[in-house]
Amino acid sequence: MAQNRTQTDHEVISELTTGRLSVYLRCLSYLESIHQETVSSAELADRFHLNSAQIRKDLACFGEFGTRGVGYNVSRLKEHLIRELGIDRPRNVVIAGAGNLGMALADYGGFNDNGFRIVALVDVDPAKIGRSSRSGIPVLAYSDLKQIVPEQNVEIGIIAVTADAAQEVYESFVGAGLTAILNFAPVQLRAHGQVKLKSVDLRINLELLSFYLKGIEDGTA
Amino acid sequence: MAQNRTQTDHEVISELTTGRLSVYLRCLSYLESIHQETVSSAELADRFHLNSAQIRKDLACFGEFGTRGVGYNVSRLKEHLIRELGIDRPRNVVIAGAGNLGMALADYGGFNDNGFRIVALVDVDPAKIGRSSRSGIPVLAYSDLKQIVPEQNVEIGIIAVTADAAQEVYESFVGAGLTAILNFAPVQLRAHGQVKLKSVDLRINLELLSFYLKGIEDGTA
DNA sequence: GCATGTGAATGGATTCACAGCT
DNA sequence: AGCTGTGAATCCATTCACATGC
Repeated sequence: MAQNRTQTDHEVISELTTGRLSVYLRCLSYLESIHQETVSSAELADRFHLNSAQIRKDLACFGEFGTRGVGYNVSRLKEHLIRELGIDRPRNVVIAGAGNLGMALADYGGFNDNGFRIVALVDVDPAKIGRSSRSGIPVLAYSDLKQIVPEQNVEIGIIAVTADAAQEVYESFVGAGLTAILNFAPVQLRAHGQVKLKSVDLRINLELLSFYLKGIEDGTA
Repeated sequence: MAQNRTQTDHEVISELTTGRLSVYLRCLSYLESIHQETVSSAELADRFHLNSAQIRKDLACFGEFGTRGVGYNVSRLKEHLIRELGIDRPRNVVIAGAGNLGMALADYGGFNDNGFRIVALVDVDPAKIGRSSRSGIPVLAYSDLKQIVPEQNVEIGIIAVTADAAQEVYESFVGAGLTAILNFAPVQLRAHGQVKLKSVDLRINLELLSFYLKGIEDGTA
């Protein structure tokens, strides 16, 4: 079948792997700040309760980066992951919905440094337009999305509106040319094939915990 | 090996399955509001781009609930899932951190109806203590956690503080008797075995999108 | 000696395909 | 006929175990 390879000449990298790379990256930044020069897969493994072979496999996805008998060079590996994840140049982001959640995301530490730049929030509420978030990100008119995206070179859209408005925002994002969207509204969006959509569902996470609690209560204590 | 069964007499239900049950539940609530009486696995399947066999397997985890040739009774299945997920009685929740994110979560639509009740936010900042969220959830002193949890019968804790304070909050939560914790801080927490911990990492999700964008740029267009 | 990189083995989750009920 | 429930088959992810190189 030979299928369509998503990566050029390397393996197809799964989303699970990518998520872990992201986690490793954070750890490497920390190790670098501690001036640790090298790190072994075993050391990373017990930091994250993972298997060291998995880490080696993850890191070996794109070429050989460690040295046998020694481990991985922290700075070099970090730089490499940054490039591999595509955040070696800043990605511009717009957030739809300047309510509590949108504001929280706009000011969320760790977004605006290192790879992502939130250029604006957009909202339909005239009372909010023209103001800005605590950290100074402006709230613009939702209707201006089509101008903002190309002008500011925005690539990623975040949906932080209520469930009933989410689909419409999704359509506007797609219409404005965004191809990567992160959704926080608790709905199943009808998605376009060419657009990457990730959803973060707060409610599902709470229900997972509830399920766990229930398990304690009535099953295995 | 026979292992430790998490469920009493049924199968062990994985987290992936539980997450989907959660999604089905939301859909069933919608269908009920539309007065649709029955639903087939095929209908649910294309709503979520899933395989119908998977849905049947998921739903068959706990006894037979459909009728062959017909499908599933919407209301009955919904009630069943609610019981199965353990939200047939309200679960009380406390949020640590009354910043943007904590406030956003406190007022997040869909938490406070149906199964979850956020009883309070806690914070160390004296300027915030005594106030309350837009929807009226009070901000109490972080130091009172040990009283609040038993008094209000809190079961779930949400960490909505900065990365550097997260581990300490985690310890306080565990110390106060919580056994299910949802973490929004971008750190790998050192976890206690007996406590269920779920982490939602905003940054990882953005990096996933960035990786996708990068793939378009330089690999397969 | 020590830690990587990787085929082979295992373990889960998803999908297929069909028997069985209504 | 239609749709569920489920063993069997398939696919994907993780782990093992070891050859390879520093």
